[in-house]
Amino acid sequence: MLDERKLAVLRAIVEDYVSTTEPVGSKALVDRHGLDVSAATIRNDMAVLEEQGFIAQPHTSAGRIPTDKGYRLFVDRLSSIKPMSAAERRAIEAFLAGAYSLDDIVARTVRLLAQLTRQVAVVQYPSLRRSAVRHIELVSLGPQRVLLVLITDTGRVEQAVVELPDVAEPESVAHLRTVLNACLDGHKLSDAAATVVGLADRIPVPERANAGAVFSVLLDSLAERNEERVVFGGTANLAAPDWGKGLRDVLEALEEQVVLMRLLGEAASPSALTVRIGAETGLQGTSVVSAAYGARGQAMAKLGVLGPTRMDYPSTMGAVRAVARYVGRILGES
Amino acid sequence: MLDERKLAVLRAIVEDYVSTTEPVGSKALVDRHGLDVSAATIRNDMAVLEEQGFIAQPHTSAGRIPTDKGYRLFVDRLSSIKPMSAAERRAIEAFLAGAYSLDDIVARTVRLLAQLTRQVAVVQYPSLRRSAVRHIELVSLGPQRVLLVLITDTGRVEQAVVELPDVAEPESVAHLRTVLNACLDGHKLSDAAATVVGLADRIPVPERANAGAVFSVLLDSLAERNEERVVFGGTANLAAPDWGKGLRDVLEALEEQVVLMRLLGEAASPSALTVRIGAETGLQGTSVVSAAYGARGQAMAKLGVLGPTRMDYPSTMGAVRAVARYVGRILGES
DNA sequence: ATTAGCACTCAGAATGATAGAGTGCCAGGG
DNA sequence: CCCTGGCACTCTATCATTCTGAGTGCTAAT
Repeated sequence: MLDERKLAVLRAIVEDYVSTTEPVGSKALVDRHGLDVSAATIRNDMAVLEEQGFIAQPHTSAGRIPTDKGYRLFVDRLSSIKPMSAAERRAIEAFLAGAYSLDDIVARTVRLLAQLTRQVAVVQYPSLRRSAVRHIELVSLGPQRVLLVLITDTGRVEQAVVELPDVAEPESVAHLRTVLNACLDGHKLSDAAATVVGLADRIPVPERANAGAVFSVLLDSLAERNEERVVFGGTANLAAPDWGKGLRDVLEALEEQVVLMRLLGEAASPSALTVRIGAETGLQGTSVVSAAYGARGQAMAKLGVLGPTRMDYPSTMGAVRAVARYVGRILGES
Repeated sequence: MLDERKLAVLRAIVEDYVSTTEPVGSKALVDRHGLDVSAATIRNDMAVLEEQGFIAQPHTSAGRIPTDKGYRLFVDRLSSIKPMSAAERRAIEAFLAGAYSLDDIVARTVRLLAQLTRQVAVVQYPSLRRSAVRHIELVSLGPQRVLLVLITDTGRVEQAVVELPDVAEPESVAHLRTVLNACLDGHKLSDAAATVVGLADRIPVPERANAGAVFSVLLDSLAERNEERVVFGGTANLAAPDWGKGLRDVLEALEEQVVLMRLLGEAASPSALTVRIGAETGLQGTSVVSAAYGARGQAMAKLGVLGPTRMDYPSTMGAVRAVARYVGRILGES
């Protein structure tokens, strides 16, 4: 159906179109690429490719541009990820190594990705569920209010105010803290639910209601919240006059955590790249290249970039993969 | 020089131009506003206003549009801040009241401001210097590493990893924590510097180096960092086809903390509005309306919105003032 | 299967004519 | 002295028209 040359033609069309932003015609193709056939032959091939839906013509007398389906084929079978140069790798490493907190790591990652790809970068915070509790702190804020602070082994600090059902004496708060730390220290939050069940017995009855409130915040609120935290940057790269009309949609999507999460896609194994093209993202003319990242081979969250459908996929994929790896490594160290 | 009517003409021009985005001519003016004079008279007035630099003509046969100087005069003398309606005030209050942490308050404030004004909202985190220490926590992360957690009376939790010069035993860390809490609890960070000086005496000599490291991070790093934290949102409102070319500049400015800080301007007394117009902001075609906010009459940080020079100043100023007040109030309660 | 040649299509630039919005200025009237 | 009606003038925006060139699809020949 699609012989070797037709694939080469498609590849050439994608590459040319990506670099020039202009529909590419048969003549230009034979000139710029080493195809040893005439323009007419290419035209026949292009007619076939168009019939199959890989390329399209904006209007009758124009060259061809790839369709979403064309990009799909290009990404899946016609291109290979472009590895980062040694210099780039060093730069990535140096840039991330300077981070002093999880917030900082995430912030730097966003900047890095945006700079490297010249596109919008999106980074999800590492999940708390998979990380272990290092310390839990309770601080009285008032008679029926405590501040719950959770410190994990990835260096993350999470906080939440808990409204207590009953008045709590300072001693009972202190006691609760001791119990919590004794039981949860070193455990993963994902296992904590099981641990906590047996915990209630150890709390004196009058304090159980309060303890329950703290537990539920700890498990639901804190752990959940983080999974939904997504940060983005590099929006200045949207100003390139692409998109045009869709720009508003993109900006709106970026501000909706939920949409952003969906864009990053389902979890996958670390460093495995996901590429969603055009309509697949729900945003017209937009593609998303994403990867899972995490320490020690465990996927903890996702990160990626969002750009116009006509982006340089090999380079972008190379950058995303490299950054995902280095972030995972940094996270593993801290 | 500028009689009553000329000022009215300027006001009318600003209002019309803001609502239509189109140069306004003498005819349209007399029609839409209750000016009891003829178009010719208005033309004469406009000629004067133009000569003085308050309005300008895009081209010969077009109407007039306000210049930066014109907007300035309008804001300073020709308009009054439009108060929020009761319904809007209730909405603001309800929206902010649901917040459960400082992060959340700030995030909600940004969304609120962006929605109310349909522009880009910018909010600076409340300064730590002015808030009092409620609790300090030190957690060992390794032999020469501790995690410093600072909890303030505004409910903010700040964290930083401190690299210690010497190896620290768990007991010495615990001791340091006790001393820190005893001395700083209830004190403001801005006074902490003085307090800390006398503190060194109470620390055994072998631990002094470590204590010093913790102090300096506490004072410099934590307190400073926060003052530079600025959050923005509502960028989707940039997609309105204004700006055109300057859009990239605006987006870039938004991603640069430093620039953003400068845009918010110098500190002022709470609820006092600052309006910077056009060139005054350093961003062509862009204006910034900002206000200081803080609990109990103390200015703690600034917030504002950024929009096209031709924005609805009275409404925007009303929204910014209202939000600044309510945020201050919420902050005062927690 | 490939190629050269040719007629055909169509977007975009260039041109020119037109309409209309808005101005500036002047002379007359309160 | 200020206001007003009238009028000539100046542009821009718009539309229709033309022209050009890039690019195609088809066909007949290799």
